[in-house]
Amino acid sequence: MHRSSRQGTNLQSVKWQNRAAVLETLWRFQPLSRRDLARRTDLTPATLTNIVAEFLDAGIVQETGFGEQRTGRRPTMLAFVPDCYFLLGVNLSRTEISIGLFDMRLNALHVLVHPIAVRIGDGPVDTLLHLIRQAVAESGLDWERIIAIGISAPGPLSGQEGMIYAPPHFPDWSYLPLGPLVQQAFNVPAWLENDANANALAEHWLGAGRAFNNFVYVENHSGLGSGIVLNGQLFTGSTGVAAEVGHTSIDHHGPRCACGNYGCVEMYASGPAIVERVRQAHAAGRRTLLTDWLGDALDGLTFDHVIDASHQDDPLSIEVLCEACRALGQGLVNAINLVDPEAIILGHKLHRFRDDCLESLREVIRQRAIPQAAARLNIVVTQLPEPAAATGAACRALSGLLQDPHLLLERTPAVG
Amino acid sequence: MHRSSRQGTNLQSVKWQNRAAVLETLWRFQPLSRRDLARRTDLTPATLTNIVAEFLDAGIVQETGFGEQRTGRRPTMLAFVPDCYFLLGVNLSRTEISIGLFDMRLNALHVLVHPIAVRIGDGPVDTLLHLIRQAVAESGLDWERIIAIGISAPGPLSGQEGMIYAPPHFPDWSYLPLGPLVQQAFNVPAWLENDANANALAEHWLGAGRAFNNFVYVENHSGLGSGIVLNGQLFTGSTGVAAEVGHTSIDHHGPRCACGNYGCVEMYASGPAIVERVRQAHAAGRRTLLTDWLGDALDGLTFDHVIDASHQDDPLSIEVLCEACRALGQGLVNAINLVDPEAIILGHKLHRFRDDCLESLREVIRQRAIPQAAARLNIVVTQLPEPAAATGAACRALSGLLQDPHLLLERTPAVG
DNA sequence: AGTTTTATATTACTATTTTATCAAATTGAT
DNA sequence: ATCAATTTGATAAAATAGTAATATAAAACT
Repeated sequence: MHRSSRQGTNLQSVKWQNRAAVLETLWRFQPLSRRDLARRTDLTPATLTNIVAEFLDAGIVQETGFGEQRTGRRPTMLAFVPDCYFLLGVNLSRTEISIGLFDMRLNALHVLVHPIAVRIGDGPVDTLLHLIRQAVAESGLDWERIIAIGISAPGPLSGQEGMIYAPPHFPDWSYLPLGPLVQQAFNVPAWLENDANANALAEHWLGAGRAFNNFVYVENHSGLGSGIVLNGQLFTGSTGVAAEVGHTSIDHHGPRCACGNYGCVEMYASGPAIVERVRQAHAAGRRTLLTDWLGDALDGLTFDHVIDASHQDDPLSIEVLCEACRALGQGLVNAINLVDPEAIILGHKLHRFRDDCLESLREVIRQRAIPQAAARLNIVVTQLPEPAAATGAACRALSGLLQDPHLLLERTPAVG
Repeated sequence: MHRSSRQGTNLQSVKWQNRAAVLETLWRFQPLSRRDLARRTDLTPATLTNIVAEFLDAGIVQETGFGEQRTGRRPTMLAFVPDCYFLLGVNLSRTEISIGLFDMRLNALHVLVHPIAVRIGDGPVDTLLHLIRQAVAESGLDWERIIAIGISAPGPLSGQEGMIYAPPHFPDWSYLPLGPLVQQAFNVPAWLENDANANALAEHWLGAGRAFNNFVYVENHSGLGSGIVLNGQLFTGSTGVAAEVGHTSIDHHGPRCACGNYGCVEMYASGPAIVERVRQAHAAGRRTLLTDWLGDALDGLTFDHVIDASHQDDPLSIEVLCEACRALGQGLVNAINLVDPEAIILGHKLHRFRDDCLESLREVIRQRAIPQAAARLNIVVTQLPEPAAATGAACRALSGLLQDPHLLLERTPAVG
């Protein structure tokens, strides 16, 4: 009601906050003993005996044996029961729909990939629901055991409303309340999230961000996406569009971007921008290995070709990618000076860049970011397992679950 | 110990969190009834009866009469006892030390201003302690009733350690643990904060930010300072230097800034930058009203002169200030696309800008920020009462107090 | 075998919020 | 005037969740 006032804490919220804290800690650092959990959450051992007993009763946590101990009684280690429930991760990309079934540890059990252009049934939602049903059927899992669904898609969208707004090039996905639609269709809680945000979250849970609670994630996949994690939580801003590093400007007199801004990082560092730079240089007479592969017209040149060529020591490709990295680095410098994160995580496709290209990104940050912020900054590369996109989506579902542990503990059977 | 793990909530923290929430809510929205407070904090009326009784007992809150009510029993309104305790706000600027004594509603009772260059005693700390003592003596207040001290200073500094690092041009203030020194000297809790951050907080408590929990504050006073408030809290980042809008770049090929970055907003929009632009234009033959005031050499031209001239419709001054506003606007666009705030608050000296200059800032934001973020964005001007700088510092002290209410409720008498 | 150390379980307890109920105060209709 | 309705605020018993103290278990070391 009064959003601007500060909320108090009642006993119920204490209970659920503590269960959420314990679950999250266990997930991220398992196996842990009760004692470990008590230390990490700042709760007492007695409280942890109680809370853990609830989790054991609910069958979501198990004792996995004994830990090492220099002296004294050996701790009983605890871990999630990986297959107590299963998570569905759905990623909508510009080219395909990927659906993954995951256990509670985010291990992929089954993956289904379908071209986004190929429709099944009446509309995009029908297609999606059909594919989800198909994926679950193929996996052989009982719907009863699927506890949450995460959906990631390129923006713009509203995670809170679960609504896709107006994705470029996909008019029939416009203004669809995808979250509620999926949730109602399967009677399973569902969350919709920006794809880069979902991946940022995945880095936090099981990738390069495990050690950090405050970081900026960027990926250069289809467009330049990014996400910010603050205090271990996705930071989405007041209207849900925060963290658009790709649409910060590094040159206010630069070319106009589709977003309305001028000189966006995306204009210099995204895949299409990189391809365009190579084409321009080639048209201006620069020689490149890429002509050996694609002919003199560079037919069908892609971002991947440029990355591949750079690994074959093609000077033009290396030069263009380094320049893109410097542009991205400059965008990150601005983000660092505003957000002062513990780490920068470089996501998909950046992980395939040559080291010397990434080094020029690091160099820009070292030289240009505020020294106090740059000094302790970690710049690391993604460590997400495949299928990365669906994992990110499933991770959003996991995050939703662990933040609302009654979804796990006080579960009423679902209806497929 | 394990900073990366999520903290649990114990019952003690519930108690103090709730008291903090109630105090903060009451401070910001007083007068409120117990019922109002219950609604706003999401606690039960019974709990509020109890908590308010504690505050009444401690003498920090009082009943101020009855509120209006359509029907039913009239609510008893509650408010802070303004003079139950007093706060000290100390601002160190590049030119002077201002010390203000404030009541709990941040009304200024007494203000003392002293040139920073004039020393009293051995060193800068001696001078400061002497001036604080003097200010309190002049105010006639008993040291016993001074409950907290806030100190604001230009960065770089560490609020957590209460340490000033290396302020440009003030070598003898370097690496002074000013917070602890002042706290020990007077046995009163003291907090050190970046001046722009303190002012951002003040806007949140009693200025243009009262209605917002997420905003970016910028001021163009001595340098281009800024602060970010997220979820009603000052956001300081992982090393404490977050929110440096002035040191984000709008042109990666721009001139080098002292901070190491290139093309910082500060290089285009700060007072010195504006003065320099006017000088350059004048040297290039542009006519300006300023020569009427300062002679043809523009001796002693200041930022204030330029602002004054703009109000006298001097075309050059207007042009330069508008250009500065566009540069600042571009920096804010980047901040908006990263942070997605509810509001931008324009602080000191910007409040003296001509409307058409600020309008060009607004225009840049409207045209360039991500539409979804820009649509609901409020761009407002500071509403801090004078003495603004000392008020900001006092506000930091107030914020520290209300976040740790046992400083108010379980107070042991101080020793001057 | 006995001591020390560490982990976990148990029990009784404490602090705080909460539920339920009641009293007080006001409006307005009858 | 009286009564019903409405809202605020007070009170006391109840519920809840975490906690301190203590006991027990299990291992290492001497």
